[in-house]
Amino acid sequence: MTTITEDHKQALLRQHFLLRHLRDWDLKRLAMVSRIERAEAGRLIFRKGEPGSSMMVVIDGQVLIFTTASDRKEVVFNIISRNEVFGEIAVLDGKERTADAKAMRDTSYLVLDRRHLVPFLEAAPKVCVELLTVLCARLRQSSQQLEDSAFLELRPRLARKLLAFAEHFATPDVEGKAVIDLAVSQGELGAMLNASRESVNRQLRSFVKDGLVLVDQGRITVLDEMALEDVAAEEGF
Amino acid sequence: MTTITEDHKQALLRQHFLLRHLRDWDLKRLAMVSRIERAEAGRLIFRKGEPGSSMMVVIDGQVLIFTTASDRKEVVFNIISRNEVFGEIAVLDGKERTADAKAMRDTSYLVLDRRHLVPFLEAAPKVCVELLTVLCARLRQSSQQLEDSAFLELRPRLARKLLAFAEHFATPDVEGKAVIDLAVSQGELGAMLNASRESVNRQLRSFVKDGLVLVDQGRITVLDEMALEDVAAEEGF
DNA sequence: CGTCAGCGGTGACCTGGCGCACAGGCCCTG
DNA sequence: CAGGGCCTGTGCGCCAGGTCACCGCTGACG
Repeated sequence: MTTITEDHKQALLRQHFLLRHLRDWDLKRLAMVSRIERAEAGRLIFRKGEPGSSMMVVIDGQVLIFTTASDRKEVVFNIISRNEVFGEIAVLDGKERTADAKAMRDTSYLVLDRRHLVPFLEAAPKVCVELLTVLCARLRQSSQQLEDSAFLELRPRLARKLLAFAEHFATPDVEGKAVIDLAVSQGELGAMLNASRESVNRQLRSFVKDGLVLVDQGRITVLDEMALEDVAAEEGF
Repeated sequence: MTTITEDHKQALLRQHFLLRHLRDWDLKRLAMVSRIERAEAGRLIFRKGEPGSSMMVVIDGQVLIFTTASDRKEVVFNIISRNEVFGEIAVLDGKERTADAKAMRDTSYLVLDRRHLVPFLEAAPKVCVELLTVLCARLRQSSQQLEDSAFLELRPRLARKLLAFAEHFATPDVEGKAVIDLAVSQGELGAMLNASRESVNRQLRSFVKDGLVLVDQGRITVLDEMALEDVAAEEGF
């Protein structure tokens, strides 16, 4: 490791929300025990069931958190992008990874090892509290996912997901419409919604037909946000 | 508050796993700002959407964590029993409650307020780390739930749930069979499995017919654990 | 430049389990 | 002891969405 990357790491750590309460000295110490890794698009970063002794912070790129049953069906739990954390569960309780992680595009991330992290947490309660809120957010999200798939039909589920994407991954185009800047295949969309590729395709096409969205080379643009929100509010009473 | 309940509270706190690392002085301080409450069977303890400024530890009884859509369908997230914690999400991130909580039987629990808890956590990193592992366990559980409902048919899902209950709530009977000591209606079972009351009933009857379990006045007894495990391993490939 | 893999698009068919309806049992309460 | 509430048990029709089969496009690679 050259001094340059050391400084780089320290700068990265400093600007990260998790660590905003740390003093310089701690940052330096943390920077020394962390390392930067890279994964090209499509590479598996870890698999479900592995020991999992480290936690990652995405510096650049996107990581898909998912799992697969019998090589046929898959479930997507999350998409992690810049500045967000993944792999935190296994690292905190010292057990197996709960899911697979795969780079969706070329991605670089910071790696923190459990053996360094845990003692550090006990010494830095503010960071610990910060981590608690990250986990809370995850819990909120996953119970929302559970609710949605229990209460809603595919149509509103898809609408919600698209709106969420528009919120999170939007690049406004010339006319201010939200282009979702995300390389997700319809199959992956299905996995996020607990639905088959085909069903997603059909719903998506129906949205296109009604002018709610526009699909062009896999890029989805939200045309009529209001109408999409109406669909999202539909209920399977 | 009498001195007797103060002592009682302190004793309760002392024996709790979350707090095993605390010194007497801290325990005393925590005991002073906590209170004991009771809820008779069926009472709502809090509702989804409320502010949620406290966290609870069950002293005795059982609490159902669930949510309801449009008064028809409901989803059950969890059953909390003695020594376990609930309401921790809202308290930690200061937002709304994510679900409803209802006493399944007469229940008493300790209440810790956010305004006391948070400063305390920052001062007691060991407790904080302990809480992290609680949240991790929750996350593991909910992603397991997500997976199950995505990958499995109702049959194995029910089988798994019964086995989990047998694990967690068993009272062995005269012949060593696991009687599940839990007042859960088939409707609630359905809500846990994301299925209708009727479907659960039919599956359950089919298990009874095959001699896997025994149902008597709502009490379920696992007769053939091995066979049930086989069913639980079935897959919807 | 063939061929092969991965994605999108669609039609035809099948089915798990939902929703509804109704019946019977148990318990509480007036 | 009649009536209402909540539960279990069961038959039946229906449909959202899963599965299968196939086609066409595009882009990578030998």
